[in-house]
Amino acid sequence: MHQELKHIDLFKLLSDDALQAVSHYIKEVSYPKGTILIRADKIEPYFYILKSGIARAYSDGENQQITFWFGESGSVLFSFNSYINNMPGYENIELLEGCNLIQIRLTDLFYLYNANIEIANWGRKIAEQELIATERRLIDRSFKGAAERYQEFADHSPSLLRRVALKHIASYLGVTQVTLSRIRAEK
Amino acid sequence: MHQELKHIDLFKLLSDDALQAVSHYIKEVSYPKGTILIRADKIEPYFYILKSGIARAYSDGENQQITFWFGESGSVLFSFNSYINNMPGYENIELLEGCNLIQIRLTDLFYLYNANIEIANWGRKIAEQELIATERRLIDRSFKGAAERYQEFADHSPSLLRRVALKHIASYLGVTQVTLSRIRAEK
DNA sequence: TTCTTTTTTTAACAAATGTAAAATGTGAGC
DNA sequence: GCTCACATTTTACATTTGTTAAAAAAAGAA
Repeated sequence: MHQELKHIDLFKLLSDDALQAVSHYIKEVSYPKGTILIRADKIEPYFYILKSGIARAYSDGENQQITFWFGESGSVLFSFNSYINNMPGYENIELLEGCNLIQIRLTDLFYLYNANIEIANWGRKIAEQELIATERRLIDRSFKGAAERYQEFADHSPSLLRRVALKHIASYLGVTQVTLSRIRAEK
Repeated sequence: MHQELKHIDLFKLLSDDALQAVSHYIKEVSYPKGTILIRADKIEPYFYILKSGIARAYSDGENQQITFWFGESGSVLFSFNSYINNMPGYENIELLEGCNLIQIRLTDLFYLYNANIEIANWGRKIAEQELIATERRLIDRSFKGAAERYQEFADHSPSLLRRVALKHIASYLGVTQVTLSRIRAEK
């Protein structure tokens, strides 16, 4: 198990010692396409790292569902509010393909954060990378038109474009599916 | 200095010992209204905590400036890309009022992260809180109309509404100043 | 295949927001 | 008070995007 973890980018940031410490607490799991891994109305006890497959996070509104995040191999999956505030969250996470995942219990992760300074800083960096990516997307919503956001998504994530339903990509880009269709038809 | 830090919310998360360790590396500084504290095109060597006054972070586009963040007393100010990737960033931070700030050199902060596990976890929590707030704003852009976003801003941050120019608030909410004027005129 | 369901596209119209320019308001300093 | 610079609002019009409904296309299941 320990050796296998080294193939995952996220774990390459950790030394052998830290990786050894983490490896005692993790478990590998697989779930089929369509599984709702994280539910918005629950305190979710697990943190996951995606080994293979893709997933999306979405929030439910009155008459729509907004996809605001996609995960690919190497991404971390967790309920923000469970993880950060120990409260039910606002996001659901659905597996869009059959996935292999590394699972770790949040209580164990927090134990590791408080026991091993290298792991604490590793957790810090994970949050920081997500933060910078999220802030960039927020800024792009103001600077760039929908057509440009689509083009960049297509250029930057061709694999997601192929594998994910366009309706999910539309809401990820902040437009309706009709608008996305129009954008795609233009070029 | 050590005693005084306890009055800042962020530092209440730290034990006396950790606070003592931090206090060796910090300095208090004041700058007048209009100061550009962080510049997008530079690697900025400092991390700040705002004691009093307000600030905004913005990015420059071809023919517009997007304000994407406001800081009030207790907020942390830093260049994301300097802090996280040691590269020039995309954001400028301007002081909108005269401000008192706690200043810490990034190299010292990183030293503390690697020397004191409590401080490492404190840094982790700072990033996580920013992340959850930023992601919520991104989701709100899809779920809520501009009028509703304005109303919530007004309800949640009446102090900013009073003190910040509306043109900055408009771009923070993701609309033009004309649209914001229309929204304000309606009610 | 054939049938059924879901996804994607297209169309017509409505609503929201953007752009540009002018008018008005506000505050600092003389 | 007056003037200047800047912020905000208003107006008219253009453009984008949303909404609804239906058709076409694609994907799954029997």
